[in-house]
Amino acid sequence: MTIRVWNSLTDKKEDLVPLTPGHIGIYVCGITVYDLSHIGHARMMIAFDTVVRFLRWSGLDVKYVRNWTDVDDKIIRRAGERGIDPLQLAQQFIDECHVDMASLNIAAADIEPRATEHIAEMHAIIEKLVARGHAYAVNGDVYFAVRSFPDYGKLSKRNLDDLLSGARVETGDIKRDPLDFALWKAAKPGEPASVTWQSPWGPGRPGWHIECSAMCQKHLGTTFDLHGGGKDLVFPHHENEIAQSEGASGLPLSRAWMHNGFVTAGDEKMSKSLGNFKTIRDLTAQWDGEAIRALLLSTQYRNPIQFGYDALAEADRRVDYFYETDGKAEAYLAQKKFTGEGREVASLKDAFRTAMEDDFNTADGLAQLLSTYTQLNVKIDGKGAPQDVADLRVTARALAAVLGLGWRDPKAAVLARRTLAAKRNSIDPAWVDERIAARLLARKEKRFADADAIRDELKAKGVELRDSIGGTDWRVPA
RNA sequence: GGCACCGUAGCCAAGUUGGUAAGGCAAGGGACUGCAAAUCCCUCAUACAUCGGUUCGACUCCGAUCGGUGCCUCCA
Repeated sequence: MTIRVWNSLTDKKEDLVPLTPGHIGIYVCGITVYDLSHIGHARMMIAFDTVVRFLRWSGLDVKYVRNWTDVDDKIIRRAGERGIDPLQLAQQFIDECHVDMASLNIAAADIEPRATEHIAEMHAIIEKLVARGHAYAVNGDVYFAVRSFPDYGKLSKRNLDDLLSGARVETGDIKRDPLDFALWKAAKPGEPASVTWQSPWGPGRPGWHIECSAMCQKHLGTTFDLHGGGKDLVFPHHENEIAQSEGASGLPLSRAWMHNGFVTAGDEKMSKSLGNFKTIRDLTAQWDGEAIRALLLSTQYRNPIQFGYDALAEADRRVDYFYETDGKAEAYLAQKKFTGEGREVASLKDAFRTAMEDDFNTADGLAQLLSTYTQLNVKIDGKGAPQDVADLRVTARALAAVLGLGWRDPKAAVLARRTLAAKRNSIDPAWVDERIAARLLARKEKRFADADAIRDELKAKGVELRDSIGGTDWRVPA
């Protein structure tokens, strides 16, 4: 089987054929760091983190580059409001984003380049564009001449005249064509020196799109396999990136383009400009990051996903199921004194692989994973052979890991998740323990009505009891 | 106005190189339990917004209509 990828450039699912056999170079447009990241960013990072995990699991050697855009108008403005240096502000939010990524089990990219570290590469591209007649300098600015690039619009499927009708034409514009965009912006009075660089056209700073052209080609070569980002980057960001890169090199930039759908709030896009976004930080204060990850993987990456707490709770219960089952398997194997190694079950791996090979269909992949855990439960409940349990457990953990789920020690995860859930529901664990002790006494004295009353009392607070031979445990289901 | 995308059971969601509807939640029944919870089993769409067309055959292709969203301006 081959991996099929929806290519936004051709609007078709295509076989993923690596440029260099066995190797994949992938560039993903990361975040412009001027604020805490929101759940839309989380989706983008999780989607491509999962893509990379799956490609590696499939035996490909992946070079994953995800950038930080650490210089732009918003960063400069926000830094000005706070009275700090723009680069300091950017660094602060890069650090914050790393914290968020850790809570969502998003691995670091192999290379996380920063725009400000690639000024020389940007200059080289711009000079080439000027030399080839694709760019022109005016008063210290340099613009890309959109009409000079016949392929302009090939990604977003627009023609220049359509664009022009919707374009904002500013009076006194020095551009030759309203659709031309800035490659280099001349420094303006009052802009901090830290974000001003010397250039062949005078002091200034990069335009919005040039940084990605510089970074992706420096780290992955003139042409590479995959380029990704959010759907909102199709136009103008990626369209302009193609124009710049291909205008300068004369060669295709990326073989395939991948774009993830939006996270919506209510029925509209969640975005910074609408102010209706949830930060990752807000959510992880109350919810387990793994539940957030499971929620965002429950829809195929290209489709929109509506953020809601019911769905989050459902995802959280699914994570419960994974760890409860994993813990049950661990306990079963310990009880049977099984010390062998589990072997991955080929049929289950194949089902999962088939699902994921179809454009990284994590919704389907999650269904296959769920089925693996169900089989594990069946095997344990049926007092199956320890080797079979071990095989299923190893398989489940391996497949879950491809999705970036189920990596924690089950006992520790269950406890940590219960603690968070208790906090979220304002439940005091000490009080729960006290009530459980009282119920235990009542049961011992066969006062079942009293015991049930306590159970109901706890239930009303959201605490569920689990009686077993080993004693009474408790959970706070989402 | 231009360019795209979406519309599958009460809810969420796969299926988009056409061949006769995954999975989850909820619901109902059962096993298990002192009662529960957890777990497992069973049931749950002659039907895929609507209307036409192409085809031996369409949720899947084409057209129209209705409804929703996104992009065209910073945005994952």
